[in-house]
Amino acid sequence: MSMVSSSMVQQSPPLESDRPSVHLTPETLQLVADFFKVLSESSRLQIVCALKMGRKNVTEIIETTGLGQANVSKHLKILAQAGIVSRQQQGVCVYYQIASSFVFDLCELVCDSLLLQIQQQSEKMSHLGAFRQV
Amino acid sequence: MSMVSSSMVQQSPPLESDRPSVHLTPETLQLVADFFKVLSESSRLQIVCALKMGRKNVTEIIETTGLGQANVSKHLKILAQAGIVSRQQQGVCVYYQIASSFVFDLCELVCDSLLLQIQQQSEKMSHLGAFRQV
DNA sequence: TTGCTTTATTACTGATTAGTAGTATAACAA
DNA sequence: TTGTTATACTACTAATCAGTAATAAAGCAA
Repeated sequence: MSMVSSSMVQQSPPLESDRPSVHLTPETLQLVADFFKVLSESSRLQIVCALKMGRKNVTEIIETTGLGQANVSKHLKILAQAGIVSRQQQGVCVYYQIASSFVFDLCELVCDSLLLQIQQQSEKMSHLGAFRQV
Repeated sequence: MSMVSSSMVQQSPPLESDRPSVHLTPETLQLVADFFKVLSESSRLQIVCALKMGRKNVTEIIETTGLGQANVSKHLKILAQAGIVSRQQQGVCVYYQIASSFVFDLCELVCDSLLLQIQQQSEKMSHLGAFRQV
């Protein structure tokens, strides 16, 4: 991806996708957008992270995240509807767990991308700093 | 709602993540959430798709997507700030292109996941249908 | 110059949603 | 039974945001 020192030239190749160009209708894109929207709230990501080491009941999730009870309940419903977490009732407690580690793949990809951006940013900065040497 | 099946077993394995457990602060998660939020609007995904085959200027994007001019301009600004598209001015025209095909990786992952969910759903359905076979 | 085209910005409206207080429900204990 | 705990739901508020009309600015042509 776009060579560290991309600063100057950026005369990047067309970057046409080599992927098959299935035309995605706005309706299909809406489904994808809706999924991304579920992951676009830090509170929900907090809950996902809280479940990373294994299943937890709602009270444990509340304690781990520090979020309010009604709030956690609402977010869990949204996460469950999106198929990101699954629900198991045991007596009076309800346990939730990550349905598929796929969600961590997504988050790691985004983290890597953000990290790369920050690195490239700081490189540009240090290049700027070079002018000040002496 | 309440889950057609899953009722029975679903005694899935603990599904603890085998990944290193770096503790992510809410601030870090907010950065990830913000990135997902950029992709959580179908209009912006439409623009991303419009750029899949190569760079386009704003007018071309407007024609391809059918979105309003001010709207496209605003979305492009958001996409550029997130580092998803890059901007090149040429005379009076401004060309945008996908900065990294990484965004397509993300979308494909989500599409695969959604497809899998639909398949599993229809499998459950067909199992239900089996009861009706005389 | 005037006029046209392209893009960006501003101000506004309507819709969505996160968080919360209060309430409801269900399981369990005494 | 009563009381307690765990979870879900409802109604509300405040904030965010997509879309749009109007305007601005900049490049270019005549």
